[in-house]
Amino acid sequence: MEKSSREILSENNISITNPRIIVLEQLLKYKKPISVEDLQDNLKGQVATSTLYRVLNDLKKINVISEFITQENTTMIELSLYEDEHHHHLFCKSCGDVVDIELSLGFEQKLSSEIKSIEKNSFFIIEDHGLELFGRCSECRDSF
Amino acid sequence: MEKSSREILSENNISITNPRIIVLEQLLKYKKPISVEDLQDNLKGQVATSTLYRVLNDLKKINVISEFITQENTTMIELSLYEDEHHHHLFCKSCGDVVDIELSLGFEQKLSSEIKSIEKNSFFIIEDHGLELFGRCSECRDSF
DNA sequence: TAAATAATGAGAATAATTCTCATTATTTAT
DNA sequence: ATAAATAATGAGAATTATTCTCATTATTTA
Repeated sequence: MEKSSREILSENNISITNPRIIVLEQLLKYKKPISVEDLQDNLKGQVATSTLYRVLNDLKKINVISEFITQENTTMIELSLYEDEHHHHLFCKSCGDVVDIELSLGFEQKLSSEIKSIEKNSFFIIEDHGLELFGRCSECRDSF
Repeated sequence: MEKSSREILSENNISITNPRIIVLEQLLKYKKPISVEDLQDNLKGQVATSTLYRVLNDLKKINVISEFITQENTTMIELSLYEDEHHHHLFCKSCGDVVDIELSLGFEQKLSSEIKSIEKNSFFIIEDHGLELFGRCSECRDSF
């Protein structure tokens, strides 16, 4: 059963306001990474631009959403509520669509050991990782 | 033996100008991904800002450099002369340093087959990929 | 070497995001 | 439930990175 946007806010001890509810509901409904521009369009003037950015920053701080930037320099927002941290994305080079992907368990294990060996060679401590795939979605692949 | 910046430009049939040479030399010397800001600082007023951006776009068009954007929204430039396409980066979350990494051959093979299975499930055609690792570099890891 | 073409520099324009501050909503304490 | 204290909002100004414009200068072509 889905958590309500009010619950999400109160669990995180930040005050429950209209703009925050509206933005969260939209993201819960959309279920996919969305650009700030599209998000704003979908909200159709319900939330001022400055407030939208502030709300996004608030939600980022409490780890309810995460942000990433595409190769076309578009900032994308996505909920990160139940996701342990699968930061893997598939980008369509034609239409800009972005999809979350899961990697197989077996492959994630291979990745972990690869990361361990990179840690040794680079003297970095590695805390997080993400795989990015670029291609053409089913809609766009034929018009090429 | 290193290609000269003049050779690089003439091979690609674009005219050989001072700003282009200066920017290329700097990138050849730097050998690592560099932010536009740092690049500009290093050039110390030798190239006008508008020209720098134009030159970078020119070099991108002829595939001599490539661009990517960090999580902090910094545009990074890197030479892509001899690299077949190893788009793998290691980011330091503290100081923002970025390093290129190579993956082992064995792992790249595992990755290829993982990608094939993602292609089937997603109905995308996948043309390119990149692994991003986030952590703390040897300088920053201790001050934590 | 002259004519044609292309690139440059300075600063104006644009776009995304953050900041400011007076007003309004939410929370806290009674 | 209410008043006082605190926090968030909206409108628009400020900021930053990047692109655009256009007159001048350099490079290439013939």
